[in-house]
Amino acid sequence: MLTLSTRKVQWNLPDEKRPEHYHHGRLREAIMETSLDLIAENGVRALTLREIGARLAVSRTAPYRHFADKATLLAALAKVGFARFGDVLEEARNQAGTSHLKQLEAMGVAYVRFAAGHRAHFEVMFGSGSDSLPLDAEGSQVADRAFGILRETIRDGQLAGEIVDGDPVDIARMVWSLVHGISLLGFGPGPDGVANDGFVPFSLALLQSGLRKRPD
Amino acid sequence: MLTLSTRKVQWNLPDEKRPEHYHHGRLREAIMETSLDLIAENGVRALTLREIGARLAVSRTAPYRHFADKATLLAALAKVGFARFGDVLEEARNQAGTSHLKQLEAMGVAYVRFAAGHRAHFEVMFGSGSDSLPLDAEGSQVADRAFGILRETIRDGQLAGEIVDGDPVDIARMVWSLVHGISLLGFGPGPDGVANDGFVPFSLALLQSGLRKRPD
DNA sequence: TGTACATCAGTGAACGCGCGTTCACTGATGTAC
DNA sequence: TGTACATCAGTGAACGCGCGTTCACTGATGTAC
Repeated sequence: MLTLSTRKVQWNLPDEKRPEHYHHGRLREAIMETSLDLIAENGVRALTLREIGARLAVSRTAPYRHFADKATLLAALAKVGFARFGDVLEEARNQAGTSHLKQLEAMGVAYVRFAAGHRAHFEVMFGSGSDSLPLDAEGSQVADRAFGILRETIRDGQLAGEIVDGDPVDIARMVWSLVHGISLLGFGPGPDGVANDGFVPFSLALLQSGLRKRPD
Repeated sequence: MLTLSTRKVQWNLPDEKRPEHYHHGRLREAIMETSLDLIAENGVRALTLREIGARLAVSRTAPYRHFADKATLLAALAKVGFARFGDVLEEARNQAGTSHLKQLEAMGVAYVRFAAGHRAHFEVMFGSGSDSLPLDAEGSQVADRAFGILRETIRDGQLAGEIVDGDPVDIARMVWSLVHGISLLGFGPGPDGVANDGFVPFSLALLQSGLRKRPD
């Protein structure tokens, strides 16, 4: 037996085999997925509990079984977003080899890709400007992780003599600002990850070598 | 006589001397000012025609004498914002001397200062993320002007041998992204223009010299 | 294994709220004579 | 200069709408014995 419980549960069945009964079985997850779809389509402000219910063919008030209110749902979405975001940045760095500048570049590309490929998460995480919800303590801790990865990479690069001196926090903020701006202004790759995919590497290469022309 | 018209008009009196009559006299301007106040306080989404009327001690529907609807009001605000924004960037460049890199730096500082000091305009212009209204033809023309100033400065800097080679549009997009990101993430100066005022110059100096450490 | 009961996920009607917008109106101002 | 009229800025009651949320409920599932 694979099940540890003696209950006649159904939710260890694969998703597609779960009967569509009165009890949905994974409504919480379905609500979060549908929320992301709706946000990606029309922005956070267009997210309504009613539409979620309609898409899931479930009553409008069903979400209240799983989330205290709409703000709680949004906070849950942001939390998942930051966790994935941190994973993506970390993985990009880990796969970029030993050069810290290359690691920085890989993280920058990953940042913009994440923004393009997970628009909904990105919007909930960073708000649309001043719409951003104040993160709760747990949420901002996850956000700090992502920033910390960047800062550590810069500090390591300085110790290795690859990156210029200066407060790693300030440098991290600057790099963060650059990729954040690219993401929001839409200069990076589209959602498909194809169009304009070269702009981010171009920008980061330029950032490494500097704008000032040197005699060569 | 100073007046060119024979009408017994009142609106060539200074603002503070205009009687508060049934006819407001400058309601259109007052609506725009109050709108900016409200947006600065609580964001674009919190702007309501009702609150505008309340603040101006005027009926809720009075704005309809001056703007077809709420979207028209927002478009008017964005247009004024872009015009001022262009002025600010242009003036910053003109006062920065002959070095194109210095001009770039001055424009970057002006950009972030504008974002901090005219939060409401900035929010209406660039939207809060995906909230941004699609600019009408006239509006995007004004927006292009601001970007054009930046692009021209870069091209001139390249011709003068001060700035590295590369497509001026791409370089302009990169610089724009950086200052835009700083503005949105709030790393720049506060509304008072004091706190953290050094971060933008730091970032732009770093951008000029590059992240890569060179043997000196 | 069967049955009574407890638990809890999902229902659907209804609520109050704030919003943008409409419409017929009123009152102030400008104009024709 | 005075008077009748036209214009138009501002009024306020009312509309319809979509929203988040409540509440008493019903039906499916799990558990105790």
